[in-house]
Amino acid sequence: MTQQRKVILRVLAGADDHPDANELYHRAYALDGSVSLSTVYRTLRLLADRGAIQRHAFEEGRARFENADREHHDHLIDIETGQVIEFHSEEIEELQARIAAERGYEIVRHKLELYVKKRGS
Amino acid sequence: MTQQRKVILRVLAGADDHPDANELYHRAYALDGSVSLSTVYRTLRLLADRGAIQRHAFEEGRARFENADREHHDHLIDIETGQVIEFHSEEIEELQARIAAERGYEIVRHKLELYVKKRGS
DNA sequence: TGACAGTTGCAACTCGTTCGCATTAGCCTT
DNA sequence: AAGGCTAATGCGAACGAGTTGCAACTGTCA
Ligand SMILES: [Mn+2]
Ligand SMILES: [Mn+2]
Ligand SMILES: [Zn+2]
Ligand SMILES: [Zn+2]
Repeated sequence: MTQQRKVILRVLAGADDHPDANELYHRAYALDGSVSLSTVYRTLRLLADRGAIQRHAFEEGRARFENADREHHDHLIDIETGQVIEFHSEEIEELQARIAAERGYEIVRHKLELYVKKRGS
Repeated sequence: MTQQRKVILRVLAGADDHPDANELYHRAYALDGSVSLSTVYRTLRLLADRGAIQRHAFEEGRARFENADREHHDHLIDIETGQVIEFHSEEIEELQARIAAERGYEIVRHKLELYVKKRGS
């Protein structure tokens, strides 16, 4: 457990949004100037592989991350402001499972993203 | 309407899978050696902007494309074989719309991908 | 037939992410 | 406390999908 890793973990634990690697780098660097972007990427990959954090794609180039210690939820993305809103629908989750089961499959993971705009804008 | 564009359009029209840009380039090049990868990318962007084709992300690096003249559907991706299966659930579509509406939004587009494996494998 | 806008191929570029490598830090064992 | 071994680091170079600048070319329409 190196100094850099500790700082990155602290930043991740304290994040309640969906920051990308560069944003996390800047937050970590502000706490400890010995953190490099490479190490941020390496740590993110490590944690994602272990399932400790989640990586999202959100149709822009970069990946965004969030802590995985929370309950499952999906995302609604305002395409005008970029704001990310979380939601959960047990009904949708069940329908998804049924659709997969009807075809002889089981769901390993899924991605549900609603790209939205304010009503009447 | 140049020769290259015609060939790329023909290839797209004849594709019943979800090919990426490189695959489309190879299919087009086989029909007409004067097609370049740049032009494939340019044509894909043009068509996607016009809504004539759809671009999917499917968590691997490259984008995959499909003709947009068909009805809306979502995808189930076998993570063991890579096979892409299409499905449509009006119930899920309605639940999505309701979730957005409850929060004051309307859906512009959405992404629903089920990453699955054969039951008991 | 000529002219001009739009399109092309190519190579060079971008941008997020990964990698190679020499150096350093963490941590065991004496 | 000192040494030693491994794993982790920073840096810069490399990666891969996609884009772009530019000079040459094509399609179209007068
Ligand atoms: Mn979230
Ligand atoms: Mn499809
Ligand atoms: Zn879900
Ligand atoms: Zn759908």
